[in-house]
Amino acid sequence: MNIRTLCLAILHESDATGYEIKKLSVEGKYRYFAEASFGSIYPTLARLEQEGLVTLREETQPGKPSRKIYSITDAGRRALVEALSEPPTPDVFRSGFLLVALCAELLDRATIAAAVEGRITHLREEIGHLEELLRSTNDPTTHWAAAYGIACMTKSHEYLADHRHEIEALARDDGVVETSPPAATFRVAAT
Amino acid sequence: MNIRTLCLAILHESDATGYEIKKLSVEGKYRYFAEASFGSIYPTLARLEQEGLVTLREETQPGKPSRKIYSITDAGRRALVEALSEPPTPDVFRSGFLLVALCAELLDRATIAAAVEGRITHLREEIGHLEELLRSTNDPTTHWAAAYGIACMTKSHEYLADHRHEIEALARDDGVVETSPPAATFRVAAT
DNA sequence: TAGGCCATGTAACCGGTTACATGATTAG
DNA sequence: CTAATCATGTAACCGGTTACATGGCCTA
Repeated sequence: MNIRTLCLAILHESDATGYEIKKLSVEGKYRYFAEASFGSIYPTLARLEQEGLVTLREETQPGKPSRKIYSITDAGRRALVEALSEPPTPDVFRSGFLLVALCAELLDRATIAAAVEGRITHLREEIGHLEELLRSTNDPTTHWAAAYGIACMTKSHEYLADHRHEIEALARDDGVVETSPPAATFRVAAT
Repeated sequence: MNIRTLCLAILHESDATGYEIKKLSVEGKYRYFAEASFGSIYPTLARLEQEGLVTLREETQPGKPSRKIYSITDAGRRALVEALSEPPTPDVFRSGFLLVALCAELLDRATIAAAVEGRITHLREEIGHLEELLRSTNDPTTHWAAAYGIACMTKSHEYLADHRHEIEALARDDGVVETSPPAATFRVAAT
């Protein structure tokens, strides 16, 4: 998914500034399509305007930088439909965590546990966001997409919680020494 | 995940040529980390060799182009561990399908149904590949990763199959005209 | 008063893809 | 006889990120 289509899709839902589009594509409900930065959004918006796919009105607000509010045009809506009509590129899943898991024998248990922990936290946050989205929207398509995401991520979270001990047990085992309590036992008795 | 780490991870498992690495990263079990092309793999391998992280032996086989078989070195293994030890970048999920779903009101039912169909087929294939991988490997980390993938994708598949009618029902409804047969009925009678 | 938020934009850079170049072998 | 597979590599290109430039307002 390129920035172009992303911008059109967002503007199809409602008018927005470049700044708002960036927020939506990083934190908002459009973050599953392409992660855009200012350096890509602003030039894209400018090109879209040249091509007549969007229009803009400038709003000068006293004491604040003026904002350019973009709106999609009919031509833009047509271009969006065209882009969405060709078979979507297969969904992409790229996991840094999974590579850590695959190389578990190379790493110590703490590193793996940290990676698992990070992934679990991330999933929990993501599910939280989607549940919030579900509560706050009336749009049926958003509702459907959010529910789908929640179902998948909940399963992922559940599986990880249930099976994390297995992958953690496969760590490079040179930390075994730590399982047998050191002199501490005696020290406790001594204090 | 960059091509560099990907190459090291693959070579950590076994020696390979650039050609083989490409296959593994596109079709094989390493396809969830980075999709690499020849244009990125060959230069990466050359650089890795210069840096002493891998070594290569050349094998001239009669009637076939000679192959350069790469092996990871101790330094390479250390570099890999280092790369894997820093907290993994959060998993990325990018869905062309989900954007189609979000924009369902813009599209006709057939387009959405095709997108759903494509996604279901893709999930089924993916699950099939992972099940095959599960059967054919003894490596416990591969086993764990494959089982995790199967669990997530099965849930995704199941949810889609159960709820596809909902999103398909949200399509732009101007295709209804097509349900009433056109003049063709008369033409058939005339012939 | 430091840092974060709003708001827009440019320029350098970079990781990666696409297309090209080459060529023998084998399967359909 | 064509297409795919094996096998390596280069050069042009491109989409996108990072860093830079600017600046006022608001909150901790």
